[in-house]
Amino acid sequence: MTDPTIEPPRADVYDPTAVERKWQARWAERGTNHTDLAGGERPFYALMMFPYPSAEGLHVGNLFAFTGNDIYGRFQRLQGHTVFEPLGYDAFGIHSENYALKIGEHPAELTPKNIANFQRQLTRAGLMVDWRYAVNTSSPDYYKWTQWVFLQLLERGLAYKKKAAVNWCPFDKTVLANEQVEGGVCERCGTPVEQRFLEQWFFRISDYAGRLLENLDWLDWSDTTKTAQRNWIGRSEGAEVRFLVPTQGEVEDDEVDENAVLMEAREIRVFTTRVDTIFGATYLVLAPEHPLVDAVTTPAQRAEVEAYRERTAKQDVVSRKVTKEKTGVFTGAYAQNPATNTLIPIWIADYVLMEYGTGAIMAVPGHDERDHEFARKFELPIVRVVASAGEDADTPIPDEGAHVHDVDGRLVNSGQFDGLTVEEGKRAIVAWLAGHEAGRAVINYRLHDWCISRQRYWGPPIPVIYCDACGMQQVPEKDLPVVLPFIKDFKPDDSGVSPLARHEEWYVVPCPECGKPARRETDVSDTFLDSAWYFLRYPSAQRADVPFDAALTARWLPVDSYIGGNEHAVLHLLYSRFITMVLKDAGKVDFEEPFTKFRAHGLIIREGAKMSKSKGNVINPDAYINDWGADAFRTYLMFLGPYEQGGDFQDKGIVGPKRFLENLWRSATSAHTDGAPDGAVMRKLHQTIRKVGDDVPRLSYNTAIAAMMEYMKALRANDRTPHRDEVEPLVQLVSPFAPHIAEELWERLGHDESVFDAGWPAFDPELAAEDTIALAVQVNGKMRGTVTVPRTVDQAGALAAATADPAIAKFITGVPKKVIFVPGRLINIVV
RNA sequence: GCGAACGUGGUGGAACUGGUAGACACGCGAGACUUAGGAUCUCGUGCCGCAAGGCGUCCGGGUUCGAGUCCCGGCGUUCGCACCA
Repeated sequence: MTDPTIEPPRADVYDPTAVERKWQARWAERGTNHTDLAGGERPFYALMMFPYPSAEGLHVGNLFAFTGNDIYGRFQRLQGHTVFEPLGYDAFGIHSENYALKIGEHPAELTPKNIANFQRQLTRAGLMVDWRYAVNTSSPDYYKWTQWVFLQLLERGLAYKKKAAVNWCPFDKTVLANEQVEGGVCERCGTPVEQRFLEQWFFRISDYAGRLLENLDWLDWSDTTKTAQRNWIGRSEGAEVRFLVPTQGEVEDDEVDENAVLMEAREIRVFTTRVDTIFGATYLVLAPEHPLVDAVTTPAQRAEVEAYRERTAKQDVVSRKVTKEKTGVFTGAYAQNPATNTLIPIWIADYVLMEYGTGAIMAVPGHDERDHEFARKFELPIVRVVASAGEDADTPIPDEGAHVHDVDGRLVNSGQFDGLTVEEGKRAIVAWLAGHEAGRAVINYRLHDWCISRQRYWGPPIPVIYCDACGMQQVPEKDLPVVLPFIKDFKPDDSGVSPLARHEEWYVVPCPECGKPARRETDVSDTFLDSAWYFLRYPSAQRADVPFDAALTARWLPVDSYIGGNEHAVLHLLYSRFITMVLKDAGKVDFEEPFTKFRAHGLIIREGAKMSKSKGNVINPDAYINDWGADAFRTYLMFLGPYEQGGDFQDKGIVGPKRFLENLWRSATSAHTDGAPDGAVMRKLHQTIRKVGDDVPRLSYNTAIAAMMEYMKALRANDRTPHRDEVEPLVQLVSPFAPHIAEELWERLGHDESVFDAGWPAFDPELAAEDTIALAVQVNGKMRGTVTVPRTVDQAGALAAATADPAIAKFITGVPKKVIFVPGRLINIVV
């Protein structure tokens, strides 16, 4: 021990504080948790989602997540892998900035303090983290490369700028990604979100939708997470259909000539998944923001259309919700239905969204609830084109609820396609439309491009310069990082631009091309970009010259195991996959999926209720570690429920695991070496080794702990003093869960090396096998008792044993009709 | 509305591909030891019943020698998404 202030632990009582201090110091001194990244055998990258270092300190949820990963990582190490278990801080972003604003501190000053506090708490938790490779996304060493990632996308045409209707939070005074809007309100502050039109940077993630979806088929991820991603990507098969629009003047308002020859017509493209219903398309609807609205609107309708557009443009997202009655206005224009050749009116309505499909739909009020509601309100024609059993072409469409679920029906009123099923109709009509270039089969995705710019301060400046003479220039790589300046007035305002735009001394720079004064981009990038590549940085965190070293990356990536919360099931995980794919395409890495295996852990609630500051029921890990020790706390967190489901933190529950560790201490410190270990106990030991070894890789930590507790009972039954050979392997089994006490006891048992370098105890199937078993006996499927028989008993032997037992025999009336025998499990006698 | 997960003692939860329901733990009860303890240890603890036994995994059907597990129909809880054409 190098630190004389640390009292050595006493032998007679288990003193977690002393034990944990001693081993945390010794691990640091010996480099026990250091990973040999260049040379270690069988590399295993055990990644956990890094935390945002809040001022409140570590949350139990963080510890639950990290402990689960730590156990997995330590177990892999015990299996002979060189395990890399890094951790860092997601320190940029709105969370940090908002909190700094709230308490009137500067994020650049607050963040290091928060990180120091996290570091202290995480060290106490006994994680096997190699802190030499910690990253901090708000450090220029890191965000230099975040900016580099941005440039990779820009160079490949995957980053672009456009003026877009964006979600604007009037409270946070910033643009939000669609994903940060929950039910029309800002996910941070709950303020209803408004629409604004701003120039924004986007990443073309939608170009990757197909690949992002397809790879899910082979990734070893939690099913819930995969499903969430699939839904988010939202693939739908359908058709794009062209509707021709006579140019103005060809068709006057009140004299629709259904036989008008359409020359030089404009066209409106619509997306539909139900092209089979095209004969029932009685009008078109454009999103109010649709670029063709101006072009098609007739002079007579212009004022009304303009008014409607203005109204919806100002509207926040909330009032464009389902519950609202349909609204819309007629443009005065008509389009030709390519199936019927009739002219149908073109409307605009806010129930059609510009972001999806083509921003325009063909409305089929006979077979779509929304179109039906709209058509009834505005008295547009409703035509039946699908008839289900008991209906025919003339059956009227009921007033309430159009037939959306008519997929079992057959086409009617559809010309030569009458009689086809819906599926046949889709295929035939697409082919027919394609034949005269009026349509084609397409696949559409819900996934929108990723808006990555933020009009905020606490993030990496987007590395772009605007020059009046040369246009937009990217910051040359040699000039990275574009350092975020320290400014006092970092508060966002209502201007729609970043606080950095108030600092001319920062944003005016020479143009990298011509050298004349030019202007920096003043927006910063989304926090999700910081976290979309951090796993690539960890192994190379000590390299200042490259974002990630080729050899280290080849050796350590993709990540072998990633554990994190399901709240990041879509955003973070999807963005990370996307960035990795882009880097693959750019030739920077040789894999396109960053996380081979992902498991989502559950959430911890407390005494049946969600933890929240307002309820005052938030668990303070420091207090628990002080009172019970990190080992007991870790073990309890893993014991209170299935790891992938989470569980209920009951305040008194920790005493169980604590007693278990105390008993472990007593058993190990009192173990003797006289004679041979007990046969029955050794049998139980080997069963326990097998069970724990099976459970840990499945993250079934709660049952692994239960098995060890059971073994502890056997070990201490009737106040016996255990033999050393009975206890020593248990110390190894416990070590991933309670690493400090395991090290201490391992040392006391006479070992010099760390228990984590001692390997995993061997499991011997011979030793684990029982000679006799309790065979279940059923009569007519009802449990009537058990009989003790040899493990290898056959049906005849089992039947004999069962009938010999009077308590069972009395239920066997007459000759058995049938006997079902499951070797080693049960016998069922049917009479 | 759509999608996903789930429903087991007083509580958290066990139960591998249908095969001894309630492991393990908390709590509770009784006892031991203590000046005392909300400490520690031992035993008990699904429900009804003195017992034999019966009943039990949200409810109702079904398949099976056998169902917590599989199928059908309800009810309920939680979490996502939400006018996505």
